[in-house]
Amino acid sequence: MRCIVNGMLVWERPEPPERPTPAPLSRERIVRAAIRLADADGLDAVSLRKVATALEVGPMRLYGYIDGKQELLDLMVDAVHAEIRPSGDGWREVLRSLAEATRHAAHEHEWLADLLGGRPQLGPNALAGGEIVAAALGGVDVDAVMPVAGAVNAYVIGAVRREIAERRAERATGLDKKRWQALLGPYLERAFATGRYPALETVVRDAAHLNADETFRIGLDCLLDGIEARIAQ
Amino acid sequence: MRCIVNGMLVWERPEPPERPTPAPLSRERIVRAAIRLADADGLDAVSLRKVATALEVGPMRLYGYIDGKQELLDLMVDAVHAEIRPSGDGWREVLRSLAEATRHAAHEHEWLADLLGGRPQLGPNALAGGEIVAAALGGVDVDAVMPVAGAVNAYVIGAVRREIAERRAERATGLDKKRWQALLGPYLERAFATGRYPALETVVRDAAHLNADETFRIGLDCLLDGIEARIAQ
DNA sequence: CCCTCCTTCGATACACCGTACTGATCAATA
DNA sequence: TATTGATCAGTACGGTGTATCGAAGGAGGG
Repeated sequence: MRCIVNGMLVWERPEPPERPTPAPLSRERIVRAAIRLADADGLDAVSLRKVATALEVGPMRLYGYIDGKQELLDLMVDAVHAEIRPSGDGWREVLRSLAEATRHAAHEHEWLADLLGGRPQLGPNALAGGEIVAAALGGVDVDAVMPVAGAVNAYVIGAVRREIAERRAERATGLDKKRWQALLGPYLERAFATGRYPALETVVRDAAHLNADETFRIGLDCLLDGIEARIAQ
Repeated sequence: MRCIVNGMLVWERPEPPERPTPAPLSRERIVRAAIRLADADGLDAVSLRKVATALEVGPMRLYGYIDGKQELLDLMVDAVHAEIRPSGDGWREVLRSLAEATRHAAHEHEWLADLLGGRPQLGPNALAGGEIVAAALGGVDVDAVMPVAGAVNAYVIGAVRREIAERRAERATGLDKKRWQALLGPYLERAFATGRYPALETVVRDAAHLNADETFRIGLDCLLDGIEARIAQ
């Protein structure tokens, strides 16, 4: 029974089925693979199966490290939070830096826009960012810190989502900006032709079209101005 | 060939398969059914199949009215926009009303938070809302209208998403607020115990916990204050 | 030292999704 | 009336997240 199995000596007995060297796995490797997929082909391209395949592993292996797809998405977001390190002197600069850094991260990882604000951010990297902000706001009334930081965060979430949504819509039309305007233009033209949106029409026609950077900064400045006025009192 | 098919006289030939009275369909009926599903069980419960089943119709019937699931979602959002009619005297009141109405709509249709800001809103109801805002901002510099309205919109999107996300997280824990704090509390406790978030810790510990209404209003007021200052100049 | 039990793990399988395809049906035309 | 063309909707495909369960490996007792 030790040297003979099924009546075959070792020599004729086939080797065990060549266990394919269980690929070493870790939460970090999984998240990195998922982010790579999302960066390349968008969030829809992130499926547990594709991630597992990229790591040369069966789908269910992942469940040893994460408890479902949602947790993977949470980990992805927190991983990006590691790249968002607000800095600067004084609360205003720190908040502005937080906003710009978040926007920058979303430019590099467009899928972030789909996830921003979708769940409470409690990962270590998000908390670390919160710590920096809280420290920078140390000088102001303790009761004002949360609502103020929350307001900036809210603005950033919405502004980034809008911006990315618009960028994607442009890209979906044709690949250049000309096509987009060539398609949206006529649509709005027809909408305006109904005469139901006169004020909107004059705004769209007569207003200078600001680029995304300026638009983002103007809104942010307004918010920070308002916060400053409130905090100063 | 007229009265005899397959060698069977009418008398023995079965009736045609009792076409189940093709249910009358319309984009509106489809959207209403989808919204009903989403209100009841969240956005994940909205599938073309479930919508079709609710309307007693095959899944592919829907494709005569919409071009895919994304268009259905767009229609759902625009349908809710019909309930968001900003009103009031002066641009500030109109913008505040827009914000509150959007938030209110998201309270009644939580799934709206998942969609807000996800795509450009170009439906007739969204445009109608834009028209009201544009008209209310008629007095101010034309170049300022878009960035200002956009900033408020961005804030609302982010604030609403955050609020709904938090509400859902609470609900997911146990069904009451006690459970949520009982679970989040210890988690933050342990996080704080690492000593890596001292400033955050004092804020969370010492600050008064504002309710969602107040938090939303404070951020909105800050933003509107900042806008007012910028417009006045 | 061998056998058994228990735990751990991951492949299989399920229920469901969005929608491409295609066969059938109906209206209009020759 | 016969034929053609367009229109419609059911079937089926390729994919998803994950529950389930059988097999493999380690630990403990005889």
